[in-house]
Amino acid sequence: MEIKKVKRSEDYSAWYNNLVKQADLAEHSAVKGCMVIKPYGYAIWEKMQAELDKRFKETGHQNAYFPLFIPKSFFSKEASHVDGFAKECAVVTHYRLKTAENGEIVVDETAKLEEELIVRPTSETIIWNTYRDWIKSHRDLPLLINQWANVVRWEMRTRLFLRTTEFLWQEGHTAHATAEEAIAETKQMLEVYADFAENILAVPVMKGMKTANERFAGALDTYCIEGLMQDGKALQMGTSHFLGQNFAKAFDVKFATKENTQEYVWATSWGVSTRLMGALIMCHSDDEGLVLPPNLAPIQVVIVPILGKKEEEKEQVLAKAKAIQQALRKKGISVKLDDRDHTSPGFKFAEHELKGVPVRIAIGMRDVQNETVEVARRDTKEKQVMSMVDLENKVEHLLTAIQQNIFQKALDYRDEHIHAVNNWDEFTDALENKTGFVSAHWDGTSETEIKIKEMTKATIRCIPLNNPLENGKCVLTGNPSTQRVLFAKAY
RNA sequence: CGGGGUGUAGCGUAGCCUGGUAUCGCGCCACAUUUGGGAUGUGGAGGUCGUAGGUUCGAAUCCUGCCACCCCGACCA
Repeated sequence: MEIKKVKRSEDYSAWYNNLVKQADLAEHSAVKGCMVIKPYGYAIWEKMQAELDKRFKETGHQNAYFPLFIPKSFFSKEASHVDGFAKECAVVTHYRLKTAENGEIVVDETAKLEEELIVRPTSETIIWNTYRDWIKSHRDLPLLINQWANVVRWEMRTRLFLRTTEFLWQEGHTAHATAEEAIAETKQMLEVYADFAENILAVPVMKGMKTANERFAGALDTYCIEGLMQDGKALQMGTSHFLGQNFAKAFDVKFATKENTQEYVWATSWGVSTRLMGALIMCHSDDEGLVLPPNLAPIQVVIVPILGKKEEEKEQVLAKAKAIQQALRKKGISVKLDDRDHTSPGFKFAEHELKGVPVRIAIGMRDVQNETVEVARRDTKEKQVMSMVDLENKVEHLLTAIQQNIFQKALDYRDEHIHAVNNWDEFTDALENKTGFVSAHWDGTSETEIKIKEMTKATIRCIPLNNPLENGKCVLTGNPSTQRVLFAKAY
């Protein structure tokens, strides 16, 4: 394949699309708005799943699976929920096809469903309808369930990983006896997401709460983690919702308390999606391609043997390369030995850089003689010749250092792009010329928020958690405010 | 759904204005020489020109409808 080069600085969208394609992560499918996640992209997603799943289990959750289809009547039981999703639902109306007289395959009109089925855009309704039967007593609580699934939201405009008609995600749905417990769960899962984002994806995130406008349809509070991409736009990377008793009431989910009274349960839901792949790409990658943090990379180290002409030398180099592979594997490091003989070393170097492999070890006859290898790191592109002695420990440390460096670089970038402003001129100037988050006072009204969005396209990404209180004036209206909130243009 | 653009081999493209059955590069296959940063040479395979109509002796090229994708809006994880 010809490698098409697109620079980040010239056209960020083109760079992104090109990278997704060149690095073999995903492609558009024949189905409008949908994507095919290719094996390499899926391997990264599987790693994300594994790390998230581990954290879900550690916090007491279990996995389960609920149907893809939701009867329309379930869906419409929670008023604000249906309002929020109505415009982007795929609806199944028939269950059979037939061959028409002209030989064409057509929908069999006699196979019309009595009640239409909605392809889930999220599963609250079908799950809460099920929970009604599962929850009878305080002894059934808390109910802590997660589901890995695909969902469909019929968006007008799509973009690989960031917004596709169908996407993969996990959605946690929990039920609790008290509001306090449910709120604690909501916050706990936000922390789980933040930990995952920062320690695995190496993407620093702002933890915060959404304003009423940006809240999930049907939630009382929506907490979120917000990342900052290299083009200065914010990306919502995960949400955790406190749903109050809205769904319990809509689906009549009550439990008998210790005092033998009947109470509605308290709910949460939380989710992250394949959008995280987009965050990963846009946060770290460069003009050479993807940059994967070692904790996430499906292949952490690639060994490229440099094979000479002589058979005997080839064997020596390969034997040494295999020995290194074995030693690294014993350390739990994921290593690929790229022994393809039909491509040149230079091609392999470039290809593995494109795919973001954190560490590359090159070994040739010269190294075999000197008992050395050439070790190159993807994040800084530094190369150094190292002695083979104790190589596995050196590589292990290097992987840790790379993880740390990638995170630190993103954190520095993020922190340099939070601009505190105090009036409208500074506010618009920061949005237009500086990019990133703008920290500003806001009078707390939806009206002002919407007005600002109309005027600048910037939205309130979140009200940061543990936000210091500070008296000030709203940048738009001048009305009093007690804290700053984070604005940004977002994906 | 509005505005703009694109659609030609697996990928990237030329040709379109001014109609005559498709150009080039990469990749692929074979052989040889190569291998410490995207190898070279020689030979070869690969195309319903997005799709359906129309105009024409003749359409990748002109006209119309449709579809898909990209960019900008509205919408959004």
